[in-house]
Amino acid sequence: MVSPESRTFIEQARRAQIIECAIDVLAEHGYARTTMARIAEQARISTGVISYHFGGKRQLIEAVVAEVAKLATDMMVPRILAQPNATEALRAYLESNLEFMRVHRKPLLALVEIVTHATGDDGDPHPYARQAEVAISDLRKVLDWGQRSGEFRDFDQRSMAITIRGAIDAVPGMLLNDPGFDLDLLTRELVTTFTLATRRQP
Amino acid sequence: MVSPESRTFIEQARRAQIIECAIDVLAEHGYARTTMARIAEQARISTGVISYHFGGKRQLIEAVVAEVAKLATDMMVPRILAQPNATEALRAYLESNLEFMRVHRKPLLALVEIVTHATGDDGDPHPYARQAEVAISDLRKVLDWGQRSGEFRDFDQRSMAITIRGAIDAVPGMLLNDPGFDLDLLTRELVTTFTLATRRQP
DNA sequence: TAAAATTCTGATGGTGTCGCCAGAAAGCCG
DNA sequence: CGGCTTTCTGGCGACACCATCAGAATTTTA
Repeated sequence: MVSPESRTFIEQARRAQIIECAIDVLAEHGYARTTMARIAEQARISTGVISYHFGGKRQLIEAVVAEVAKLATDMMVPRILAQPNATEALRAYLESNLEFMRVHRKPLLALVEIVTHATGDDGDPHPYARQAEVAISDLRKVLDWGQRSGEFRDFDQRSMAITIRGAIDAVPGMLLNDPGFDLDLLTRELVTTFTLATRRQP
Repeated sequence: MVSPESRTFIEQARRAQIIECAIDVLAEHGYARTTMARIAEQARISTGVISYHFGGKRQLIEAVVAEVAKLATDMMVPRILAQPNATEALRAYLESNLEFMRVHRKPLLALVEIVTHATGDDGDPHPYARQAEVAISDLRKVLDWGQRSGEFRDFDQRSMAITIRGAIDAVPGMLLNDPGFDLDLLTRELVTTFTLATRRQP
């Protein structure tokens, strides 16, 4: 019952529609005001349909995360792997990540809303802490590449990965509060900044 | 009725106690599970007392933000201004900011919880978006200092400020999910990274 | 076409939250 | 000591939310 093939046409269409509407509501109103009722209203269905197809709010949110994560991965990974060296790969990492934000603005904002606001049961770790760790460890692979090839200096990989991801993750907030934010300018500056910060020092 | 002098001794003590308990609950359980009842329980008083002294939850949260912001400002500003040049000032900015996180861990986490999770009425901007803008504009002053003195290269100030703040703001999340996180290592790496990234290129 | 399976509706019950308030307790002062 | 003010208690009403469900509508199957 998990693979798309095993689902009815209606099932697939409804799921896609509901996910899209959830993204709209999340991006427009924020996590706190994203309720089953509002999503249902957006999709012009009744709330029961969401429970029927997803089981509950938590599972719907998980589906949204999976959807957007796939969108981002598909856009970034091929471009990064196509580069001839680590310096260009880091550039591609930054450029493709910010281009994703430009092209898929609403899904991005929805994802950020979820990742920053979702809560699990009290006591257990943040439900999407793992997501962040994966992102850091992926970026670390690029950094390791550059250190092994001698392109990069001898910084601590984890610290640098945290720094770069922090800089990237600051962008959605800017995008949200400053509609006229110049993404291209920031992209160029980010590439310059981290090229200088990582390269082997002369 | 706003200045501390115009308040009763009991009033001052209660306010301080409630703010401290609110910080504890925020840091321990997160914003979503920070309720009037839980704060009252922590302080071993009844919920009405909080409303009595602060007026409501929103005002209490504002008081917490003011308290922690003052704590941070007092620790950072003098150290930054004491530096002889912009390069050292940037170093002091980074070092004092991360030391604040080490020394005042709970207040920091409480502040982050509030700033990232508080919501205003639907439609109007994020209640603490202004806070972020101020932080960026303050950091920008240091960057401007360095460019005017010729110590720094000709980057875009706003972009660099966003990058640096993003890197710093990534730390609390790490602190939260990885109890053994090495703050000193990250501090050294951050200083090196942004020293290299900002300096006038040879 | 009739039965069966799927999909949908709209209301209801249960939970958790905040603000409010009547009245009690404690502190202050003449 | 006795009135007056400050401080506090604990419960109640109002509100928002999610899951659930009986039954209706629709689609599929035989």
